[in-house]
Amino acid sequence: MNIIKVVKEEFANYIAGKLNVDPALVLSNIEYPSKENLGDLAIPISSIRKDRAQEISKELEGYRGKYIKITKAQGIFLNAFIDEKQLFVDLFSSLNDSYGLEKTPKPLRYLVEHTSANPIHELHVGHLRNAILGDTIARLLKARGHQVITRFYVNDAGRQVATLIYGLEKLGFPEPPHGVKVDHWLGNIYAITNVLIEIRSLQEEAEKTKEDPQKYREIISKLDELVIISNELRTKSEKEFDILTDKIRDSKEAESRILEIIRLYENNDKRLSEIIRRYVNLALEGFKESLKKLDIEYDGFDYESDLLWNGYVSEVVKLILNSPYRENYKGTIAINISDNIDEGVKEKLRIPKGLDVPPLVVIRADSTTLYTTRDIAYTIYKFRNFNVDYVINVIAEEQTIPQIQLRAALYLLGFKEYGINLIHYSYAMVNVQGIRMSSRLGRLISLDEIFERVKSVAISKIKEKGGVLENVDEIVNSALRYAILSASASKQISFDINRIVDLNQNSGPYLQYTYARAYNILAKSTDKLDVNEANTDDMIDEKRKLLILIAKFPEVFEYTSDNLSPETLITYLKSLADAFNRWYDKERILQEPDKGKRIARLFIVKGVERVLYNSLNVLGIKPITRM
RNA sequence: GGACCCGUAGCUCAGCCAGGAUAGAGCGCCGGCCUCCUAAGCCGGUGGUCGGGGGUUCGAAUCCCCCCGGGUCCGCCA
Repeated sequence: MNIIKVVKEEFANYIAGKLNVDPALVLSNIEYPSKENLGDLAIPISSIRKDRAQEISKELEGYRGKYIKITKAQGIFLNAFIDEKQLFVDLFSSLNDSYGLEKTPKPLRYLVEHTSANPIHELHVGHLRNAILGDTIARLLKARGHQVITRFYVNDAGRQVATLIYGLEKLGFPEPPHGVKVDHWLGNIYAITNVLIEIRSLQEEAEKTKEDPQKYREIISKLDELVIISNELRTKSEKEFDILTDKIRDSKEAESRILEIIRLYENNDKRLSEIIRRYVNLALEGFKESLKKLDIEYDGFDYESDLLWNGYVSEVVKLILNSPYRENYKGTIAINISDNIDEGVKEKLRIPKGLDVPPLVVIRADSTTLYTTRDIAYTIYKFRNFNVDYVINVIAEEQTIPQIQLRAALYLLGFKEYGINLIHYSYAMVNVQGIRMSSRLGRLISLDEIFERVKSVAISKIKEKGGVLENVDEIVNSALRYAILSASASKQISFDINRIVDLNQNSGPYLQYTYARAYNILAKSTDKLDVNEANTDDMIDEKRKLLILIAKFPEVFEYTSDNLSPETLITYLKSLADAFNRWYDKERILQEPDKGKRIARLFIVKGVERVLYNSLNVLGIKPITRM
């Protein structure tokens, strides 16, 4: 039950009746006062009546109803004070285990695709943000009563995997060594292969430009940089590095073999496909292991290569070739978007008015397809195969234009609904202080490394406090999730490990700690919680504040999940935990001698415990009872 | 050149979409609190021309316009 909504409605109906206006208009203007002593609900009367706002506000003073004990005027505002006794009784007599997780009146089917890292190297901090956001919005939608499917798209048909396979081929397709995580091992081989090919290509170029001293110098300085990087890489995998240095001698040879690998794999060459799948799956196993620590799992993995093999892509190609919107563009086949969608369609597809959408090249001059072509096929597959209403792609903001082109292409190819119902959940970059990350060069901060660093700090903190070590992974998980989720997705965040490691009052562990406090009070209590036995006479100060905060939770949850804005829930939980901890320090609960008062206090604890339990779960954070 | 995101306290961020009361938190810094339900806590202090300028409004951090700064994109890469 969303009780605060009922209270607001009472307030709105009173005002609407008095002023003879639409109650819905009044309701939409109700807000919470900026200062507690002003009241619990407020409405600026001037938002309804421009003239005489102050006088009218004065005239509306003195109302008393079921949930509102008094209304008071304050300038143009009319403030309402909630009857805490009535609120207490009605809130806690209906409080159940799933309190606050209001089900949507309109359940829909969603597919959330997230993370989708290339299976060529370990996950890094950018993937961390993607995975946490994706997992959380899936949890939010599920908790809201929608059907949700999560997928991970495996980009195995592109150049990057082929480069990795090229390197592995030169190494004789080795078995992964013991003692090193397989995705890290593959990441090294990929980086070495890449860097060596680049070095060879630069060396060849240098030979040719010897007569042009300026160009020559430029190339040499680039080469120097790569040599430094390659030395770093050698320290990580000496044996592989030396073999590859010996075997990769010619960039042309590498280039043509990589293209051949791509072609063979696209055509499902039996021998090569088996090999590639085996290594790709090894990388995925590494991903799963990393993400398992964050309690992130997928309903399934979709391979780009499958879309090529099972004809989905060629079907799309056929559609494009027959489309009236196709055009020849610099020797390629493209979809002309800007000439074929008007303002109305742009709005439907959420394309900025002033943006001139570039043509989408779908077939290269050499008649091979591009990533986006396969993405069109994949999107159709997602909608059709899983029979969903909406597809949410959690993808970095750099991909905004390709995502727009994708929606427009679907629309123009006759999949209007798919184009409209494809949502790009965009997030900004993660900067890591002092380090420029490059997966191509093997320079990145891995998710595993971050996890372990936070973990070692958490362990020393637990030891210092004399706490229990059993929940340390859950504590690390909450620290990471909180750090990512407390900032809006659209904001660039600078990832500072030292701040995440500081498990202070603005952190996931703080919320877990508060939960543990509340839980243990309830666990130690022997009282039977009966609303009729609660004495609400001292429902004042922090207790009253907590009561109202608990009552607001359903509204906060609805907003958070309908707007997919986890930061709203985080901000609310922080203020709930703050209020609880202030109260906890000031007043005893279990030691309160008056049974009625004690029971009333226990109800407040119960409310806080439930709200924290349910919201932490929705955020993917484990509510733990001991720290 | 164009499009999008961001700019709020020394640092990291809420608040902006749906305008409303003296702009909030955490960290940092200074000073206190454990014979008492978990001190990852509590109490007090410190700190802001809400990037700048104009406009709309009774009222602007919030809406509109211009400008400045940071980031991203505008590939026959993925």
